[in-house]
Amino acid sequence: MENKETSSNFIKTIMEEDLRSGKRDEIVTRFPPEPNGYLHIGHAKSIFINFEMADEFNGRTNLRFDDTNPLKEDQEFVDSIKEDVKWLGYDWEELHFASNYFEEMYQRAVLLINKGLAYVEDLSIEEIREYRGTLTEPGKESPSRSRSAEENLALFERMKNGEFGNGEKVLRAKIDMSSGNMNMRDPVLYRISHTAHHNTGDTWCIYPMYAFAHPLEDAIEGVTHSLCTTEFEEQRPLYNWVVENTEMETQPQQIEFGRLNLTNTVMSKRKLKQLIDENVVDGWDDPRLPTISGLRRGGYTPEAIRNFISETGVSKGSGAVDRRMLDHFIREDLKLKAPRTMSVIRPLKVVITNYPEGESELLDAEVNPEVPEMGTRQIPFSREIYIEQEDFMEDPPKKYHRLYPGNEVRLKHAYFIKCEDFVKDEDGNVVELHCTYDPETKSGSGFEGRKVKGTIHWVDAGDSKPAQFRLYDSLILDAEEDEEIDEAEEKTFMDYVNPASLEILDGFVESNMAGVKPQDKFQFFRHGYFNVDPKHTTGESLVFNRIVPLKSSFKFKK
RNA sequence: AGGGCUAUAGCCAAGCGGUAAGGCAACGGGUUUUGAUCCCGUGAUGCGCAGGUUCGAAUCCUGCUAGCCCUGCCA
Repeated sequence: MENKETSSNFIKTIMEEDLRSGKRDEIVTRFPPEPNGYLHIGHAKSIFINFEMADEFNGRTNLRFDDTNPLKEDQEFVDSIKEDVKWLGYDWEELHFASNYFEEMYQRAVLLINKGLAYVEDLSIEEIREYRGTLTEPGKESPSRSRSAEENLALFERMKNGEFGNGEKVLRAKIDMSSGNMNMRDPVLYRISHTAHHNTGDTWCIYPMYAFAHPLEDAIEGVTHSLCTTEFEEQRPLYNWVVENTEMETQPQQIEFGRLNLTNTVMSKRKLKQLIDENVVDGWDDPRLPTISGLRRGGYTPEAIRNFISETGVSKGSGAVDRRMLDHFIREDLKLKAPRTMSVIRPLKVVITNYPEGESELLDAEVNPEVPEMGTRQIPFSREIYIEQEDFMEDPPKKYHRLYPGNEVRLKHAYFIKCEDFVKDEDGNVVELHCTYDPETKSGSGFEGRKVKGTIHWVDAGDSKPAQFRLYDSLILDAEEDEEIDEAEEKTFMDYVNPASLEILDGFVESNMAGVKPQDKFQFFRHGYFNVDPKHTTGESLVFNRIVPLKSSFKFKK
């Protein structure tokens, strides 16, 4: 597990070659989130790649907060991000804040001005946009472009000293207004923002833009391979321009990989926020969300997430991975870890008419048949039990291996029972079953007299514990997935939210579940994997989240 | 006068001139006191399309086509 090699990918190939050729003598990466929101599984991919690739070559990885925009950033997010990275199982070598480099960045900007490669812009935001041109037409040069270095220096200093209001001036790189790459049309390097910063307070009123700051941050830290997603691909020439012209000693190399997309969910911050703001979900940690906190609360494990990302690969492609692949990895991880136990989610009372009234017995049950070392537990059995409503049908289809009038099944860990009769209420719903049991068929007795087609789960009616079950399903319906709009009908992703993405039911668990703790994980027999919800579980009430159902090849024929 | 990137099975993905890995899904079959797990088996005469180079091409060349990204004082 620890030293499991990641499979071949293009980034690894580049690193190997860089080491082999002597271009680099170590691998240094960084995970550079902006502390302006919660992490999601897409970030987990970036975390995974940065840490695992460096680890592969005995390199190191820093956690660096890219906090260059005080308007959006907050301490709350630096805390949650650190927590999420640790939870995923990674330890950063060094912890940094881009904001700690503001002075150095300022000096590098001064250097560019002195070299005649940057100038203070007088144009308004609208004018800058106009002058920039379009995708198919070149831009035109600003009048400010010809200012002398001395004048630019003085102006830039006055910007820093707070002599101008927000938006009045900006520092621009002098590159090429006619470039086919929009990023090279004299990109803005510094803007004025009279805003307190979560880390630097009001020390600064000018803040560097990503395109200027990021390459400097990487170079300052000695990052060798600056890994980011493909939408930054076109920034690479600018990234290199900054590193070279600011005369940074180390020259990091930017490499872009394809974002992780998942079917049946949304990943963009805007959409996640909308779902939360409109109370479609329960907050950033709602188990239906692909946020790290949501996955965690929903019972996913770091191991499952890492294995999923690993198996999903690193490439420049931009497709969406089938959500069911994630499901596979959590099942695989929990298979040997989670104790088996029984719960009845939609209870149907069963009276075992030939079982003596007032008596009960304790039955031995293995905790995990695949892991004998996990031991056994004892479960109470008596005359009245609950079974699952869907495990009885008055008029069943072919190959229905459960209870129906006259049919016999095994109660897991207990006896064979045979359905003799059933009771309906005035609405025609089956509300109670009358069955008989065969004492000779006790579980573990080695009884071979006759076979039975099905085994169903149950809990004792008198000696069990009430519990709430939250059954989650895809947040977004199949057809449209993450599509922005269905143009013709003007639909947005909100129109494809699954109305049945959460079903809350009250049932029962084995009485021995009394001591469970938040985040404990179990496999409820024949239902799936569940964890104890950390948000709604109290001393009084037990709430279980369904992490993922068991696979099933059962299909009603009829 | 646009620029950049990507195309290998339903999905993800390896492959780097020597004759198409792997995972998910799906579908068969076996085992099973979970319709689970586990085990076994099934999928491209084919790598977006069309040409070309070569003894040999998913890999190299040319030309198309499709998809994604780029005109924030966001990152």
